[in-house]
Amino acid sequence: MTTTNPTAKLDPSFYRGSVLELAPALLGRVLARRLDGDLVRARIVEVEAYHQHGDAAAHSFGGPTRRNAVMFGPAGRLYVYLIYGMHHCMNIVAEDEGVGAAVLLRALEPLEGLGSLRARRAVARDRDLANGPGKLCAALGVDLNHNGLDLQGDELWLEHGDMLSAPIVRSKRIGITKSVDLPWRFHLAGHPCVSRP
DNA sequence: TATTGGATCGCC
DNA sequence: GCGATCCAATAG
Repeated sequence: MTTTNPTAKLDPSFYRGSVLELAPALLGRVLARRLDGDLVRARIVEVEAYHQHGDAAAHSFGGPTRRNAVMFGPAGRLYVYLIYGMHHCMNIVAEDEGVGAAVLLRALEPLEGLGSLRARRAVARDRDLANGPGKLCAALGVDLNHNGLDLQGDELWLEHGDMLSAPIVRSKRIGITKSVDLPWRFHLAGHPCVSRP
């Protein structure tokens, strides 16, 4: 039997497939981040898929613009945007170049380097450090400067992670007003760090 | 050039 | 339940 090193960086080919396959495949993976000279690790526990075609809620729905340009670029990069004038959201770009598809990271379970996360967000419980799309960007110090960042670099990357034990739940996406019925949200069943049950 | 409203969060 | 606070997208 073969095993994969849990800290192995995910290969560029991992990101190139269908966004609806990539989204659930991201659950259980570990996001790693160099922050203040420390190594931060957090497990991905909740995501949502967005796609140019048939999904009016996607920023890429109307075709390329200045803001969404990264969504149409190569897979395996970060698409970061400002929402409600004050919060950031981060996405993993998927599919072929020229196609606007990405996976929104909605919640993480902090694993290592919690001091750097706590320094950016004052919360009573560690499970609340990154249990929302704006919260996780704040905790990780991710903002518009990281838009377009290549995940093969050494600032922020994804690792293979351990084998999943919890089942994956599929449901409707949160906080949108268009294409509200598409079941494109995925999260780890019963996980305490999910933004909403 | 002006107006509108959003893939949110935290406090009231 | 509601306001904060910016800017991309869309309309004029």
